[in-house]
Amino acid sequence: MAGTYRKTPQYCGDCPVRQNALFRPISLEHIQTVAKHRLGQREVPASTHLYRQGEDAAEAFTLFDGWVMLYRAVSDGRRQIVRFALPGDFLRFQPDLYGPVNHSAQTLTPATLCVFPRQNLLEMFRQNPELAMQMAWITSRDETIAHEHITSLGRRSARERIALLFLELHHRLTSRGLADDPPGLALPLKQEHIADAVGITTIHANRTLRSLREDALAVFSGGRLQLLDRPALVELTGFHPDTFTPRPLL
Amino acid sequence: MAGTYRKTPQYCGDCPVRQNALFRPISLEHIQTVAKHRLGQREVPASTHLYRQGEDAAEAFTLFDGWVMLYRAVSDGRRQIVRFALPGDFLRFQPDLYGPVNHSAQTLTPATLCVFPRQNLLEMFRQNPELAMQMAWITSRDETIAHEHITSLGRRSARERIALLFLELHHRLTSRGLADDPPGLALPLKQEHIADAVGITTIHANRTLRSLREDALAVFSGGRLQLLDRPALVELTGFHPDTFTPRPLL
DNA sequence: CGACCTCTTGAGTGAGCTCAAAAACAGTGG
DNA sequence: CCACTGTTTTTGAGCTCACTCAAGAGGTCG
Repeated sequence: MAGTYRKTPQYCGDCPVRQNALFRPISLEHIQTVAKHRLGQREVPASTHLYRQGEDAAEAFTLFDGWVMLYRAVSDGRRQIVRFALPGDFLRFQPDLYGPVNHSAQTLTPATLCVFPRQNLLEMFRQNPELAMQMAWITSRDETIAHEHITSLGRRSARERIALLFLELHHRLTSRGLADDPPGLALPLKQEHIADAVGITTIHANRTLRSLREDALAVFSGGRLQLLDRPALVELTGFHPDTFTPRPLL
Repeated sequence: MAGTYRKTPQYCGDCPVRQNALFRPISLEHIQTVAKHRLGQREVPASTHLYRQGEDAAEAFTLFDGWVMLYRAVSDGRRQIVRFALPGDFLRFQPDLYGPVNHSAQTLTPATLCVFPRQNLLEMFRQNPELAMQMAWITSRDETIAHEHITSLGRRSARERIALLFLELHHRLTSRGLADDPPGLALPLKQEHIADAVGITTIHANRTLRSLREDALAVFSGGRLQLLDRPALVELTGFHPDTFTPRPLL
């Protein structure tokens, strides 16, 4: 298990809310609104289900630290990972806040979360409309990423999909200053996760990873990713970071 | 070309904004705010590009009438349809309102749109925070639909994907009261569109449609869809309408 | 009537799947 | 420190779903 998945969050001071992606460009007044409504912080170990598909979950979360995967189960027992949530991401915001969740969320590493009871969430938005705009912005960014995934799954080969996933995660991590120094990048994933994210078999993911390795494009091993030939990967996938670049709405 | 794609929108009175999905559950005050900021209504013929991938589009739209497809082009000339927009949907809301669009939008039928200059959009949200919440709600619903597509593309067979697309469109249309009476349902699509939406070849879409027809599950022909055996289709896909049901956030 | 779509069908190929099993790698308890 | 167990990775062999190439049928429009 190479890689430290659990760096001490450098942005976690007295009020860890402050530096979160949702609330970054926001004034002190907003922070106070938020602080009032959050239920508190919660630490959970790896492999914990935060909620499951179909449940009437009572809470929404901001992820401070750690990785979470959001996935949907298909009837025959297979699953599709729809999103990897990274520190700063928001979980369980959905059209019908009072209805059943349409996906499951499980931690991939130990994680630190900020918990919001759903009622507070609405109250919070009412009191502080700027937050609602921020939420619209975040959700819109997530939708954009989802569209990128749709394109990938619908129109790219296994090799291209994995390459794109690597570039995307690399970009999302580095643009948030979450990448660590040593050669490569810590991704707390099994080959199985990669397979479930890009819609192929674990076995085929293995073969595809080998081919990427043999072509000296990228090496993923022991939870560490090294992009050996970034230009070639970009060329292969047509990756354009703008898609994932968070810019302020305002 | 069977099917009337262009029913007179029964919700279009003096202020067609009123009944739109975005603004449905909203008070008169809000409607006035909106009316002040919209640029006006626009009618465009079928096959019109509203905007293209990469452009710095200056406008966002509410779709009053007609169908629009949102798609992304991949390097080798293939394309992936990421969303079919139906009357009531919102177009071109994205994280970076001032940046380039990450997809293209083309009408499938003649369409009526309400145009918002992007600056007005932000101004509008500031003046009327409830609208920002509505936007968050809409975007979140679109994201949910996107997740369903991801699951479909990643983990389902061609047959299941097409069946699911049919059930989804059927549900989205009927739940908005947009389905017309005669046997079946008017879908202004070519087989090519179905193929580009579910991530297969046009030729394979044709074969799959034939197989659905031969098994008396669904018939799609001449722009008309008939769900012959809905229970079997639901069984096949595990379709659960909740996913697409719009319920108010408030 | 010819030009152009869209739909349809056939034949052969290939990317990705299934089944099966071995090898590498923890973690556990003695 | 080592045997034991369960998980993850790796490799092989054969199959299938979906793709490519090619061509014909049907419909629409100037």
